[in-house]
Amino acid sequence: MMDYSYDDDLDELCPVCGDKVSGYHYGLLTCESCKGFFKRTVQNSKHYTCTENQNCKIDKTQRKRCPYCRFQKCLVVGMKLEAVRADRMRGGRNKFGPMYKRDRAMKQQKKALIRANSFKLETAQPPIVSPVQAAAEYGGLSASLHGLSHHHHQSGVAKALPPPGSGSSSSSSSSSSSSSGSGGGGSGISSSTAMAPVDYERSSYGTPALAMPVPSGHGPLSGYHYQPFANRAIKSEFPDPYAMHPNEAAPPYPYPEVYPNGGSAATGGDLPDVILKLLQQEPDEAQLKARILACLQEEQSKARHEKLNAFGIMCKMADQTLFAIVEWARSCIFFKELEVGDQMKLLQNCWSELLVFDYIFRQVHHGKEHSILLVTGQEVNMSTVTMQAGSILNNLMLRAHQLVAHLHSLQVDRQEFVCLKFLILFSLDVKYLENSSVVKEAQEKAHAALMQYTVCNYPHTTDKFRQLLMHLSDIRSLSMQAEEYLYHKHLSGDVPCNNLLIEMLHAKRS
DNA sequence: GTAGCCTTGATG
DNA sequence: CATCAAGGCTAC
Repeated sequence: MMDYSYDDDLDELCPVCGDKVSGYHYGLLTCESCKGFFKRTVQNSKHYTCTENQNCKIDKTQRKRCPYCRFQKCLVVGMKLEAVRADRMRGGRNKFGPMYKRDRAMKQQKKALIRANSFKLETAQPPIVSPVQAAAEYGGLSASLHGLSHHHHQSGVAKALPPPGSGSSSSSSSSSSSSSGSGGGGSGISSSTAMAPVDYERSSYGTPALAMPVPSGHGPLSGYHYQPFANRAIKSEFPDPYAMHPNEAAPPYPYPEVYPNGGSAATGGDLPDVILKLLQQEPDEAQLKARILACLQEEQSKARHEKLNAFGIMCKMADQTLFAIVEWARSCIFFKELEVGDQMKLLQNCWSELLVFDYIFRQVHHGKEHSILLVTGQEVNMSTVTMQAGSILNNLMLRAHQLVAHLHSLQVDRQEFVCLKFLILFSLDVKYLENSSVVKEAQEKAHAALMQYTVCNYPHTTDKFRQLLMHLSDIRSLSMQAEEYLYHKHLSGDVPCNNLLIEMLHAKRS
């Protein structure tokens, strides 16, 4: 992943297509062809469409294949629309000049550091962050799975304990972040995060959401402030939506033989065993809400990164949600039978899907088209998001909300939700598991349970089962795109460092 | 439409 | 005057 090779600057690769870099163009180092492509696209306000799933791989040999995805990628990696001149004036300099200079300086510094300090970069970037304390708090996936580190605060013991070496082989190089003992939480990651320049300007219409201004009482982020963490959270946006019961006049189950202990009718709620167990294991929403709020507030009061913008807060929120997801998985039937190594592989495979799914389901229950509901219980206006987000993120949000709409009209209930979540966790895509039979069994059980449940409780929604499963692939594709986005945001230094989010992001790429 | 090479012109 | 990122040109 991170290869900082020899020579000065000439070894850089174009972040869009991997071709040789020819200099700074529209905000960053790119190759000549992507420079030209970006220019043509913006100057002539071209609009492309993707014939696939809007996630085409862009490399030197295939970059011509899908201009839609190529341009998308240009934006994601941070090429600046506003660096294309409206007046077509030639020559001279623009406002990005100083930025290029700083970037060059930082790249030099980074190389020097790496040469001097081959592997130990973690404490090497004092100017912006103090990674020492940050690293001390972050246990990593392995530690979480061992039950060592919980959430950032509490658990003084956990911090001190290096995660046992187990399972680390799965994440190979990336696990440098999870396995470095006392001091090294984020290692290379934190350094790269700390270095990136952040003060780009926003363009007239949607750059990637680089510069979300700090929400501070006034300013454009109306309806989304710091203080409301305290107030708004209390307001229950979740009027116990889960209390509802499935249709009572359910016909007999068509697949009773799936359930060993006396058939499903035996269990009072008419629910398949698996679903019942999953429901019982669902985390307490209110507790979770409170915990994440507390965590974010603590983050604020520490004022460690004075400049945590809205996007940064969202990252922290997602990070904490991820911790909760890991915790949920740990207590999950079948999952707890697995070795930690396998557990890590499963989670590394599906973490983003679970996050996306968590978000989506929350919106389905929220049920308001013009606002979104955060884990913390805050409600954010859609228009606020749209204004702040920039084109890529907006595109993601749009896709997400189409999915929300579908699921809403499908009337997905909590029973189905937990089942789908479980199915995401036990994806059969994961290779090289020690104990793949457990995974297979879990998958089959959940499939059967879900089918049984939908057929029995929604006999009039023909094919609900199949439709639900189909939406899982939407979630997959959405989460892939989101990962891609997040990764590039990470590379440009916009994601707060030292978190589980970043560890996961790296795990799959090694 | 693509991409390599060319020209331009503010900046230091 | 050198630099170098912007736009322009043109063979493919």
